[in-house]
Amino acid sequence: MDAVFHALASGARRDMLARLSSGPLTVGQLAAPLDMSLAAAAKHVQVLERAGLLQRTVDGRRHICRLEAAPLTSAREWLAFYERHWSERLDALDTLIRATARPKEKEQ
Amino acid sequence: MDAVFHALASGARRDMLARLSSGPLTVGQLAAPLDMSLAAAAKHVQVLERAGLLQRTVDGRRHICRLEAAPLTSAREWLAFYERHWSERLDALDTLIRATARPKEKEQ
DNA sequence: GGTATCCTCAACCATATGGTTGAGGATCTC
DNA sequence: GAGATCCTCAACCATATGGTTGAGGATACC
Repeated sequence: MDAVFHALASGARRDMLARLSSGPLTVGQLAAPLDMSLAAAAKHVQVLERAGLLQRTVDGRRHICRLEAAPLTSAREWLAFYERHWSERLDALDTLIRATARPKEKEQ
Repeated sequence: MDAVFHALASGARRDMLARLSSGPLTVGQLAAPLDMSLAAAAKHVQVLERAGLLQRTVDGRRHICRLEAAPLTSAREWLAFYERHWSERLDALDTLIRATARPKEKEQ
């Protein structure tokens, strides 16, 4: 989980994942639009790979990368859980506001 | 977005958010169960605060912290988008497998 | 007023991170 | 075989991160 969130905490890496969602790309293709050296981009690919978000297959001298979205599920579930708590809390607040507002309406 | 994912990329900070989902806590209460100094835990609180995931109000000498789950929404939406791509891709693969499997059944 | 409590702040340290460059292995192309 | 291409690796550097300790400000308590 640490690894997944850490991998996502970089715009460059999220950009890579975004482009991979349209289909497999080589390391060079992933690196091209980024404003950094190939070696630096390759390190980002490694981070994604270690987080399980990217799978690599070697095809001759090219390394083909494809998105592996499975680890995103547990991350999304974690987020959804606390988001739910939050909206429940908002609902409770809403109920409270309505409950305290009603009597005042009667007073007026 | 960077800040949110970075804040979530630490077990200690996710633990803080988890306990905050049950209600407000002071910095001291957040720090207590963690195996580190108060000052170190207070730094984690700062990271959560800067990511907008935690709101602080000062009550005398105590600092009351409450969960602010709104930034989680955009993070979850980002994840859900790529998860969707992934399941669509799985569906496409499933369709492909069924399409190629049918003729073979006829051959047998 | 004196002391305990809660917390921040600053200084410091070790290590991790994110970038660079240069060298080179493996593969394709001619 | 020669050269270009794709990529990794190692070394290096600057800065960020995550922890520590010690000092101290503000507040609460007796």
